[in-house]
Amino acid sequence: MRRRPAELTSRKPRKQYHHGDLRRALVAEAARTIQARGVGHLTLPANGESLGVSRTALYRHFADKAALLAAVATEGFAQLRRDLVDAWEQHGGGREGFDAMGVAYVRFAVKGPSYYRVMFGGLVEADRADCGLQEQAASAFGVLVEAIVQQQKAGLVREDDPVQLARYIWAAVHGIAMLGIDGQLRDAEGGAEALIHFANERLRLGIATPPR
Amino acid sequence: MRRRPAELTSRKPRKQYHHGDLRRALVAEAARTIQARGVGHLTLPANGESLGVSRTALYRHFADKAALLAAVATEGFAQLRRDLVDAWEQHGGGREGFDAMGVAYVRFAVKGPSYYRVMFGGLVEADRADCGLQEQAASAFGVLVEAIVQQQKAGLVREDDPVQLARYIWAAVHGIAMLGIDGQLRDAEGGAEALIHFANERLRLGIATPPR
DNA sequence: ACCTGAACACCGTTCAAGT
DNA sequence: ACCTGAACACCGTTCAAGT
Repeated sequence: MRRRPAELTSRKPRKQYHHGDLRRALVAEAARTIQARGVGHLTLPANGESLGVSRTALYRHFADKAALLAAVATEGFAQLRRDLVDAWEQHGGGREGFDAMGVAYVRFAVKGPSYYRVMFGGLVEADRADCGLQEQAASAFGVLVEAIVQQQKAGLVREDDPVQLARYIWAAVHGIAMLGIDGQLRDAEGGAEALIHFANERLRLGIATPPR
Repeated sequence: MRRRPAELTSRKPRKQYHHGDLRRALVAEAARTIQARGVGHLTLPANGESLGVSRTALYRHFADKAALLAAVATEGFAQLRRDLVDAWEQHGGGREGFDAMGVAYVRFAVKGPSYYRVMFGGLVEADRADCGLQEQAASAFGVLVEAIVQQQKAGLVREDDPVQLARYIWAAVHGIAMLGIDGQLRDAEGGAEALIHFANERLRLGIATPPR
């Protein structure tokens, strides 16, 4: 078990109940802790108390701790989606936009490793119907599919099932992100960032329209 | 490596403490539990008691629970390495051998999702020096690099840094395995198995020697 | 409806003691 | 040297009770 030094969070204790949207506050606070100190440090007592609320208040809004994590993961997919769309649009789509999406994806993961792991680490069962986890994940994936379709229309990507192509690209980029987070790329110069650039070139060649 | 000299002594004390190699037995039992019921069900009391040993006996051999998991992960990498070598050799290397390695990799992960997650799930800090975790992981990765080098010699793969090429392939296959485990491929017909076959084709095109 | 506070079962870990 | 058994701090969860 970990030793905790002392009381390092000294927030103002509230006398009243938490008036507004406690559910949202709980998710935000949990996400903050996960980003800052890792999911291993997320504890229900601490999470509640830093909002001036008892540790059991959470059960009014979530079935259990896994449900809270699922909500955090859902928020993560929404944020990831935004990052991907931004990258795509700011680079004007096409080949450059697609490459930028890959880079943005890896950066999202590396920026908050533990947060990313909550989204993919098996802490949350994927078949959770509540809180729209699957919908948000599907929506983020949809950005990828759409980018593929547009590139197909522009003659940049071969005519093949765009969904399967998107899954393939997703897996590759996800793998780079995961290996980077795991420290498995510590011997690689430039780490995950360098590898995604290398990969973008190789991936492009694999999905480009064949020369005729 | 298998049999210990203690076996040779005629007087073996029964009814004593646990017989020979408790350390190995603890790792094997933990691996079994993880495979069967998931790492979330691995508990020190249960793990010890199913070997007829107290829950604290473990601390004579491991610093903490994370160290036990690291040992399980190390064992996992050794097994994965074996699977990869088998696939490569049984298909006679080359393009078919390489594709078979990818399939074997994904199958290894899908066969024991929780086991695979112990190897990559962030439960074990990657910079653990003990128990040869890094060495085994590097050894498994080395199989991939070697396969790339051989294909380069055979003119099948472009002349490029084989280690970076191997990282790229590793990431892609790892990503497919991870997405499969996460249930993110549940809408994909054929799941991870189908995706790795699809990916093998695309990956090959990306790393093949360019037409001149 | 929303939250508290005590209580429960359990877990990882420590440590003095046993053989 | 190797292991036990009691003990400790902590956590997730339940539930009767409060407002």
